[in-house]
Amino acid sequence: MMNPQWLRSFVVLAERGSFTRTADQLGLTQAAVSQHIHHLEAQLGPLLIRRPRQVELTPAGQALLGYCDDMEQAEKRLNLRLSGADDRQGEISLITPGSIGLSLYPLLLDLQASYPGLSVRHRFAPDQDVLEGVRNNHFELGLVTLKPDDPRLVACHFADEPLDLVVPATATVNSWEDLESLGFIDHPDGHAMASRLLSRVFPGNRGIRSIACKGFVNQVGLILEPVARGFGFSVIPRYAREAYAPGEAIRVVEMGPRVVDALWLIYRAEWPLSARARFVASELASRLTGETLVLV
Amino acid sequence: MMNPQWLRSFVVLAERGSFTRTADQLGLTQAAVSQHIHHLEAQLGPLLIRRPRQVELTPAGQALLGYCDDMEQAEKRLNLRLSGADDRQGEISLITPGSIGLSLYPLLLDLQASYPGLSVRHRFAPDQDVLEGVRNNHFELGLVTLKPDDPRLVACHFADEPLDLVVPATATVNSWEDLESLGFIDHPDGHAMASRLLSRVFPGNRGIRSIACKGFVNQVGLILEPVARGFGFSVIPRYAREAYAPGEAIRVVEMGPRVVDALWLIYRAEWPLSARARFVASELASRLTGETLVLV
DNA sequence: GATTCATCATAAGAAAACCTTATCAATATA
DNA sequence: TATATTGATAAGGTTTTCTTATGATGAATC
Repeated sequence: MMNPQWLRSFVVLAERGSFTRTADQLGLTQAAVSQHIHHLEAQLGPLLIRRPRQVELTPAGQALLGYCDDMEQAEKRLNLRLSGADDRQGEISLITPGSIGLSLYPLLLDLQASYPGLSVRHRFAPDQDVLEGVRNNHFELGLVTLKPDDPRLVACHFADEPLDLVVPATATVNSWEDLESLGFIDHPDGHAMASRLLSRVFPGNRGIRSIACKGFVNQVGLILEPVARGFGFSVIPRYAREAYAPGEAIRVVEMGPRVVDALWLIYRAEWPLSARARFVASELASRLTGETLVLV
Repeated sequence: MMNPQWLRSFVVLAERGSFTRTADQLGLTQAAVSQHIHHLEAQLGPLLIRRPRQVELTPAGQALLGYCDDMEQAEKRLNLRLSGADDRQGEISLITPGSIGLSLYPLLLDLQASYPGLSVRHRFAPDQDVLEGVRNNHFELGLVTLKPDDPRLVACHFADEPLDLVVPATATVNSWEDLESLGFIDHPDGHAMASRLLSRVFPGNRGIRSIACKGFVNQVGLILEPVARGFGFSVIPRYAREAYAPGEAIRVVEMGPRVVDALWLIYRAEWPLSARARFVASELASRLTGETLVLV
């Protein structure tokens, strides 16, 4: 087992050619340097020829010098990885619900165009899978709509996600009965969102389950097409609507109190968030909401 | 400065997931392993999360594991280089006089064809340059015609190089005067070789300098052409002649005592000759002379 | 809920490793 | 020949690493 101090002595000795000068440079005594080389030669055979003017490396000495260089390079790579000094390079792993994920998608593409060293692994999943993915260390960053109470996770307020009731442009909606006549266009988060918004707009209503389901699409970006064609209404996040609105054939119903979903950015609490993840999370928040993200 | 024993404990711990099992495997106590990890974390920050069933690596822990793998690979490369286990791979550096160099050239090409991992750096030079080249560690192997008396060099008898007096096929040579009538075709080692052979065949002759020089070629392989054309005679090593004899237009004069130059293989005495150099030197000797090379 | 077991952290002391000081041998220089 | 320089080596002081013993915590079992 080669002691790092021995190797350091060897490298400086190879460079300066004298035990005495090596000892001076390292702040040790000549005897210590002599012992270091003795230990190395005991393990590896003759490493240098002692000459009156300067030591000369044997081929084995040259091989060891090459090894020391390999070690130095490996250590530099390690330090770079640990320091996160370069926060615009490396992999970003992110897992989000589909609604906000769609809104972030073009922003992530813009970031990648600006910083080619970044590589983004982004997955759409419901809240539960987001929690698991971050907890199991498969993704460094996650977004959820409910703040988790888990000591292993940090949760920072990322953005507010207002919900919109969208109906066909030609529809008139003033009562619960109007919605029943239209019918509901569902999506994976459809029921949850509709329940939250409609219980505020129409208190005491019969529930979203009493409205006929006129369609289901598992991609939030495609849900506005059936609405525009008059097949029914839906409830989706405003960011999703703004990102993919087809144009004039839909309308947003502004009735009753505002309903806003808070979005929480989560990551593992037991170790520091990487510098690149910090950078990207901040950029996304500020490009989405214009506000500054406050990380723990 | 990271102690190699700390890193070893870390690698085994990452693999087995438990301090106690790691200690068992390494033949240490659990307390020692705990201290090793403590030292590493003091320098690098949290490397693992202690769980009741198994430790979990942080990203920093994973980075360190990558570094340990780099170290292991570097060490393997070093050991391979030091052991010379693979003696059919790597560079062969050889410096020889032109005459024997030409004989060896096709043999070296054959070896390279058989062992593509070998790379041959071969230079032709007079004896004095051969000695310098080996002594200065620019070439690992050298061939000389005079055994050196230098404690830094090992000299092994490599081969005997008989000298041939070659004349045009139509020439009649029985006396010194016949040689004077022909004239001498010279080459870089021409005078030395001619002196040695002719002082034996014609004792008391007037010396090679009394014979008109009819030509000079600094490549031994080309010297037989002017001889074949009848321009003069020359003295060259038999191996060179055999390697490049053009055919019927020259003749070897067999007169008087045999003159044989001994060839010495030299290399540096202060460290072991590399395994590949041993292998190649043995192959060359046996392919050239049919005899087994005896290395010190 | 109480008890037992397994596991890791930590304190203290023993053992090992590393360093310094002092001396000697070899070589080069004046 | 005398002196200076340099590296090796012995002996002892200092630091690091290891072991032994103990305590804290969490999980499993009764």
